[in-house]
This record gives sequence, structure tokens and C-alpha cells, in this order.
Amino acid sequence: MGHHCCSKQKVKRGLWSPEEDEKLLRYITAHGQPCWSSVPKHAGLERCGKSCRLRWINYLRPDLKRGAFSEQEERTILDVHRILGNRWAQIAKHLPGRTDNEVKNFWNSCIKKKLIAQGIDPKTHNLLPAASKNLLHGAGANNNNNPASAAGQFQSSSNSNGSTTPFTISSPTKAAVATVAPPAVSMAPALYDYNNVVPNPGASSGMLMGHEHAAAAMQLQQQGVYPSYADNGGGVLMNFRDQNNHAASMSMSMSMDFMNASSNSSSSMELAAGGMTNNPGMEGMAAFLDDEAAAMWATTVEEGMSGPGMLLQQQQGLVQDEVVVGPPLIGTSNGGGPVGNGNGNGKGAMDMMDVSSAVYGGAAGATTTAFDLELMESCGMFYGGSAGTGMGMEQLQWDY
DNA sequence: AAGCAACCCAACCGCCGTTTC
DNA sequence: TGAAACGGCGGTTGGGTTGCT
Repeated sequence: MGHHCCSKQKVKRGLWSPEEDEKLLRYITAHGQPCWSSVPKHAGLERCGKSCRLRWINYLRPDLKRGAFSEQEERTILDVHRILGNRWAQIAKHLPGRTDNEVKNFWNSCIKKKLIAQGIDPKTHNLLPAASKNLLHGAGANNNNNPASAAGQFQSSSNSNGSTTPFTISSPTKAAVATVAPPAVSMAPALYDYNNVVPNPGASSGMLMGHEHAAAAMQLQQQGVYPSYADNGGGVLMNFRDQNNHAASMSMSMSMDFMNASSNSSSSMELAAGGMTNNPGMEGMAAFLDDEAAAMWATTVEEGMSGPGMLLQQQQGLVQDEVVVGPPLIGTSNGGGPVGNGNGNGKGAMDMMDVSSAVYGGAAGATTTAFDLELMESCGMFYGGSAGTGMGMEQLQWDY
């Protein structure tokens, strides 16, 4: 049974010969991308138009990239697939020189198997029931008699400890983070004009920064706006406000190290805050994420949730119009941000506990630091901002 | 060396939305 | 306005290759 476009014709099927490729290539080079149904006749091919089109798109096109997928490409596929599912054509648009067919084949033959081996459902990107159960009960080789640790530590089956999940959040120490080479990728341009922010750090702004804005982060740091964690090169800046619109800052710094097992590379995230009372109005907290940490954060936030992760996805072009993201993600209390909603009172916010549980799954053991916000609160590390109003962690929410 | 299984990937199939007549 | 043609997409197939026994 042939296609309707060629059912009346006698068509050849199967692999293309070099001669056929030559004919098709010559014809399209001479005439451009044509009406495909007329190509076989004009090019002297006994193929249907559909087959010609497919051959051109998947093989003959001059801008095709060949060879194995890079780690970066693999990460991109994973990230976009998590958002879009099996929409191969959409995914392929994020990978210049790759076709939907190529991406689909790579997924089915490689990535899918890796995920399954790591206990992850390739459809949902969630833990498979068995793996999830093991984590929750601290079962398996990773059981260190600390169930909370087992639940909070995301590690790879390819790691020596033999756990079943793809990520690890490990050493919180600065030294550990320093050993992690930053990935050689750049984030999409941030959505705000940091040039307008740096000279006026008094503006209370929610904003995001990419690696390319490390210089701006450094400037902020040098001005005493943020503690010195700019050497990791850009990241995310966040504001927090309580439900009474009181700003909050955090007098501690912490760092986290993400190990992405599938690529065997690490990412770091550092939260840095405090000292902001010296900058009245600059009420916020800075979180500097490198790309992988940002990607992990971004991709851990499920569809329909909102928060910095989703904004990162938007920035990276991963969230397209087919994904409904809900309320505006970032605003500024002074209406100054280019992506702001202008009122600084964004609703539908995801609070910090949601973030921590979504990303890290809970508390962790002594040598592994999760984003333990309860600990931070119990240590009195949060306090009111300009309004001087004390507040609990549960009152915090993202300031859009 | 032969047989077999697993894997990879190019190509096909069938459906759907859009365009054309 | 409706039918046919077309282009595009995701799922699936099957032939070639590779690795193992």
C-alpha cells in the first residue's frame, strides 16, 4: 500500500541508492525545495514525493550535523522531552542540525534505556514505583541507616554507591563546589536588563542571570549587595516576600553540588544572602546557579508549577506556547523589570518548601546537604526585611 | 566459522491539519 | 463549502551491523 500521493505510481521503496541521492540532490540544488509530489517526476526518480521529502530532510540536507550526540545535546533532549514529551519535531528544533527522526532514534535506543536503568520512567521522568519505594524506605545499597538521607540524596546507578536515581546532591562545602568545572554551555540571555539594575541596587527586583552576566553579579557583589559568591559565574537572583509584602533576606550562605550521573558531571548551586540591611530596599536573596543546576532546577519543576525553574525554561527557549505556565513568573515591586508584571504582588507562587521538596526531596544526612529550610529557620536565619517583621519559612513565597 | 540475538537507524505507515481547487 | 492534495508528524518496521556464544 503506497501513500495516497503516489498510490497510482509505480514506486521504488527501501534504501536509497547513491544514484538516487545524486538525482534528488541535483534537482533540489537547482530548483530549491519544491512541491514534493512533483519531484519524482522531474528528478527522474521512481519514488513517491513523500519519500523524497523524507530523504532530503533526514539525510541530504546540507545543514545536517552528523555523528554522535554530545552530552549537551543529550541534556537538551532530556530537558525538552520532560516538558514536551514525544514531540520530536519540537525537540529537534532545539538541536541545530539534528532531525526529529534522529532525536527519536537516539531517545529510543539510548536515553530511554539509560533512564529505565536509573529507575526513571522515560515517559513521566518520575521515579519508577520500585525505585521510588526504595528511596522512600532507604532500601538498597545506599541505605546508610538514615532514611531521610536516602530520600534526599539523588544519586546515579552509575555511581559507585549504586543508588537508583540520576542525581546526587552532595558536599555543601565551597571546596567541593570549586572542584566542579563549569559546563561549557551558555544560557540564553536573561530577560532583564541588568545594566539598569546594577547602578541602582536599591530597586527591589526579581531577576534572573545567566553565566554571561557574571560580570554584573560581580559588580553587585563588589557593591556589597551580595556576598562573594560571584566566582561561580552568574545565576539566579530571587526576591522573597511574605504574604504581607514584607521582604525577607537570609543571613546565611550555602552551596550545593549536583552530580548528574548520566553525564557524570556536576553542577553547583550557591545561595548567598545576608547583610542586606546595609542596602535598604535591596531586599532579597541571591542564588547563583550554574547551568546544570539551573537546568536541573528548571526541569524538576513540573508542568503547571511556577517559579524560577519555569522561567529558566522560558529563557532557554524550552517552554513554548504550547505549555501553559500560569501567572507571570517574575515581576518587580517597582515595575522596572522588563518581564515584570509590575505589581510585585504575584499570586500563585510556589513557596520555598515546595521548591525544596520538589528538587531535593527532603532532608539529608551529615555529609550530604539538601536545602534544609527547616534547619535554616530553626537557626533563626530568616528575618524580616525592610519592614523588620520576623517571619517563618512557611510565609515565604516567590516575589514575582 | 557459524548461528543467534540485540541493537541501530533509515524508511515506511497512517493520521491529522492546512491549503488548494 | 467540501473534497482532494499536500506537508508534517509520531509510531513502527525491517534490514544491516555488531557482539556474543
